[in-house]
Amino acid sequence: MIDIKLIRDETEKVRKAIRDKNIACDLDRLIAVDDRRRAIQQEADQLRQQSNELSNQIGLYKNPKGKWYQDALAKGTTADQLKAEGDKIQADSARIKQRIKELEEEEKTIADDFRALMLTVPQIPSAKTPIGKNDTQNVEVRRVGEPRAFDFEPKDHVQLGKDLNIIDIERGVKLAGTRNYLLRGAGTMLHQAVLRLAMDLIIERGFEPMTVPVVVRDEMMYGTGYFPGGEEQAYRCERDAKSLVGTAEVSLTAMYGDEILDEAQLPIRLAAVSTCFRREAGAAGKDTYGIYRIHYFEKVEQVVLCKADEAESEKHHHAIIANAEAVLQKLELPYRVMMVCTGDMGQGKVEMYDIETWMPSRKGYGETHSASRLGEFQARRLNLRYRGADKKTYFCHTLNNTVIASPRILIPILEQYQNADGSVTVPEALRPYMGGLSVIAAR
RNA sequence: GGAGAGGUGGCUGAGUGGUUUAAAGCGGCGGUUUGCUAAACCGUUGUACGGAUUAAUACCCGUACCGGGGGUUCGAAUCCCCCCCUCUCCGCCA
Repeated sequence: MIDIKLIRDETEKVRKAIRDKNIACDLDRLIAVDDRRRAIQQEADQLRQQSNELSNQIGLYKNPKGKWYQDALAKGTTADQLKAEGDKIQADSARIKQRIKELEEEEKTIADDFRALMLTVPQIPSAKTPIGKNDTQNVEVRRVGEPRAFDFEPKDHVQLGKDLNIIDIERGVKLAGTRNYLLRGAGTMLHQAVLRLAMDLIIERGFEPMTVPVVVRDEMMYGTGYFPGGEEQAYRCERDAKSLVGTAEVSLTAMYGDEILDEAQLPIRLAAVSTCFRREAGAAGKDTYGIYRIHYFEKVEQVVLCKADEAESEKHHHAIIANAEAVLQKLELPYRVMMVCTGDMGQGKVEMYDIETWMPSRKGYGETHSASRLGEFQARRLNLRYRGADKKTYFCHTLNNTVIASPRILIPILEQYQNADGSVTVPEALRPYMGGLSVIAAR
């Protein structure tokens, strides 16, 4: 959500953002609804003021315990006279109350419209963000490491996983349907090792390790911007009005919602490993092979809540990207950093980078990380604020990025580290987490 | 899942229908005093929206807010209904 004042004052900028991001949002209607909303509020507030004044007067005439009433009696006014006067004012009051009631009814429907429309307004992308329709127009920022040249015919991760008996897709599908899998033995160890490596690195870099709920109230899904729009992508628990999160970002970002933090507490840097659940509705037929696009996975996520300051926010953005790159460098995996264009970045983002890791079987880079800077978009929805040194309240800026997501990251690891004999060398950085195991071989 | 007790400002806590703004204390902020600190004393105190006026998100005016939503009433923190949450006991359970 962005500031309605900004929408009114800088309408053209917002209009451009809607176009560039290709988002369905009726600004003219929003502004018309807001006009009406303001008019109603003004009239209703005035009438409420009158009504409050009349009520206080009636109170004087009708409250025998009151001092004013006692004084009036002492001056010789009779109880009947007081009652008659009170009744007269009450009649006036009734007329005003009737009009207030009408206004309140309209206020309610207009407020609902207003809220619904506000939720569709996009965040304005940064000036640096390339304008484009979809991911083909994302811009490469840098490339690190060289894809390996094989002197034998390499297998893909599905074949490796099967031959080494560490990934069992068939039984995963038997248990839970398409896009499910089992990891076993060294596969599970590798998966856990990667998560531990990422967690240790992010803790070392000053992030607080967290354990957070993965089933959250719908409110948090709206607050972080996944709803409205992403309902089909989430597993929803209808009976409880809750949803399974697709990322720990939701819980980490929303945890301070409805609070006013102290500026001195900021930045707050949090990291959590959690299971992520995604329905992948609308992705039918896309990336169906292997464990690239699946219904559940584990992810270490980093979240930063900072001051409402563009420069500071940008600094943290670069830092969380560097954190993710550090993990890939430890794993010695080749990757590239992409700046995501307007059409691919999503409603709430100010700026967004994806990191794509080289995956031999795809003969290309596949997305493994996504780093977003959202300005106050989520904070407004979550009512997540802080008190500045000047004692005023501001909405925080929020950022998030993957540290590592597994088993997707196992695709490049298995494929890049495979040997001619069908075994897979364990990356140096993971060996301490695997009891020193250096090679995964068929048994 | 069953029974009961609760939810009041940054915090503690009073307040069961009406005397302008929710008592009081703590904390915070400002000040006086002071070699410095502390103590004492005085003053001050939230959020959101709107209006008026602006250099201003300062000052002023109004409205709403006592977990959330509805209702009763001329008038609700207070009475009624629904929901959420917390605590206690019981049951179940990793």
